[in-house]
Amino acid sequence: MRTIGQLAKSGGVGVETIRFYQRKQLLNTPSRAGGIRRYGDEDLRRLRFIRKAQTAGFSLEEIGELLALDAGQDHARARELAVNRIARLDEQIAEMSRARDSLTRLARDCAGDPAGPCPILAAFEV
Amino acid sequence: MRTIGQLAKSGGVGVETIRFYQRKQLLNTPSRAGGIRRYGDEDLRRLRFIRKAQTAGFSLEEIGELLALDAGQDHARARELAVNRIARLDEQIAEMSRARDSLTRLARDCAGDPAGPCPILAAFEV
DNA sequence: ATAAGTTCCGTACCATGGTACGGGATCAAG
DNA sequence: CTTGATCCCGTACCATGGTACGGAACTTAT
Repeated sequence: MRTIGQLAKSGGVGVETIRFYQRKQLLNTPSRAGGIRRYGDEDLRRLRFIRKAQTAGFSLEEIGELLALDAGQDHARARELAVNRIARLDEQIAEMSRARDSLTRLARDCAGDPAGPCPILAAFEV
Repeated sequence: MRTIGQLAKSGGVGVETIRFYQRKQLLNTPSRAGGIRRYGDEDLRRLRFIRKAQTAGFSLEEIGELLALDAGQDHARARELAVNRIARLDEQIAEMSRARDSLTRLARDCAGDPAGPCPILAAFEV
């Protein structure tokens, strides 16, 4: 059983972030036994899930829905969220790859003649 | 020569966004000849650049620097910004690809037995 | 020349995802 | 049994990237 500080540390976030997630209903707020709330493994699992889901691009609101689904059994809805996010991820990955190419072009062109033009705007031209 | 409304439309943004970029010094604010400001091709180029650079993950502040560099000739700095961003893009792309895999797992597992467990949290487990 | 549609400008407001503050309670060590 | 570290809780504040509002000036079409 952990205190909020230990939970935060294990999850790689600050204490205030935990409280923030509690306010957003993403983490539950255990009852204070005596005076200080204690957190278990499940809380840590949820916290880690939140962080990973964020890197997958889910908003906190969507994460809230995923967590709710995890408790229930609406497979269809869970699949839907996952599939939608995969599609958006694919788009984003493609977009970022294109951006990467433009930037590579920019870096290459700017590496040449140090006195010549370095058309930054042109790097993102159609 | 365009009005702000036409510029906004050509750039695929709202009028208020143009004004916002002007406040942020990303777009210049031409003088009002008579009463209404007119925008030229260069303004449109800059606007489009801003939008593309955003998809490359640059913040508006970084974009401001890029635009300033475009006018000057500090190739080294421009290269540096580009190279840094490429590195961050590569990280982000890798991260999103990993997230994609987790989600694919989630979607697959949830597609099976509609009565069985659908461990959403587990999809992002280490 | 009048009405409708834009523009101008300052200012206020919004969502997202946190971060900080301050005063009191509680806990752990010495 | 005091001292220092945490915890609790409400509330305020922050950055980012916009979006909205409202009244006055200007433009355009009829």
